[in-house]
Amino acid sequence: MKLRDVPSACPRLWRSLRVPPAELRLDLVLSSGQTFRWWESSPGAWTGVLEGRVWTLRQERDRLWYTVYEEEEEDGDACPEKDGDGCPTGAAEPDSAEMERILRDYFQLDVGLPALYRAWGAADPRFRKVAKDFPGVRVLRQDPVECLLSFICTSNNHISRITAMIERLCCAFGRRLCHLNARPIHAFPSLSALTGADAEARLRALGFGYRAKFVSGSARAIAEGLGAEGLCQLRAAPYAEARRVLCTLPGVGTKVADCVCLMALDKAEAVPVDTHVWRIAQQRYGAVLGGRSLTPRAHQEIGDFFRGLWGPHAGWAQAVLFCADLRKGQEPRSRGRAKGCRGQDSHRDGAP
DNA sequence: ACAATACCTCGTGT
DNA sequence: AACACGAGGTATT
Repeated sequence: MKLRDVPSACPRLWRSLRVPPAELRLDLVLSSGQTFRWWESSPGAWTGVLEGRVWTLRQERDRLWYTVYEEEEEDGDACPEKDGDGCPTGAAEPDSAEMERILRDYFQLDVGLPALYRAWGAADPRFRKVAKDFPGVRVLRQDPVECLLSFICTSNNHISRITAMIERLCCAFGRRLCHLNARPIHAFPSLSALTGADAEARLRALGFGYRAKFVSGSARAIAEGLGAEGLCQLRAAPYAEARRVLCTLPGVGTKVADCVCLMALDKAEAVPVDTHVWRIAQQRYGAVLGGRSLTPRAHQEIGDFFRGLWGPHAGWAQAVLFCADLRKGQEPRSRGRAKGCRGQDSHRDGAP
């Protein structure tokens, strides 16, 4: 199948919904390390997998455009009829009401961002200053299993490598959904795909290092315990309870648990504290918290500090600052965060 | 409770 | 060219 870049080429295959820019900045949200499965397939177009389907998204002024690719047959080289414009026909067009529901849920569009920005800015001048250049940064509502297993991979790691690892994970263990410009696109693996006896060894072969045991171990623990549904039901549990349960899983500590709570389990108050946030808390906010290292107590105190500052959506506010910091570190070539911080400049184009 | 260390790999930087 | 360093942490002393 061919990648779709712009609605004008095949208007019939695209739909849109009204989303003001202040509510969403697609590029910032999809490239800021919340999720590792979207790539900029061509300038302004973002392609990825959501709810078992392959999508391309594009934002233009007040509209979010989307198109969903049809699933391919197993072996047939999927060559549907073409109409006069060379656009595929025949394939059932996706139910746009359902597609729109999925997008609204994923981007949590019912949460009004401008009002939150105003409140955070009123409480925190530093936020106001930084956020001015980064509107539209929101927290995604991700699949809990994908979010959990993905963030287990983030420990002692950097984004470019995490992205590559997740890609290999999906390629090796995930169901193939279709080809886009000859490139196979895979779903995120199901729990059961990762519970085989050889899963750990295979993950190691894929370069997961010591995380191989954590990923396979947590997949197994969930499969044999809560189940994917049980994990999802933690959305209805209190933050502390969800966090406690997550921390029992191998490879899941306070940081990863908070990431999952925030990005998959509806805990808007969860503030994932990493070395990065810790540094910001100390330098920028002059907070005197914890000791000289990131102990569990320090995690708690720093989280409480930001919750006290920003309120019940503290995790969302932190996502804005994190995103801003990530971008700031990329633009000036001169100094600052010089290391491997070019983050997700994964220019994975369509065809080789 | 806190501090120190090992843990896999793979970019970078000397 | 070989080698050290450390990166969105976690588990174990």
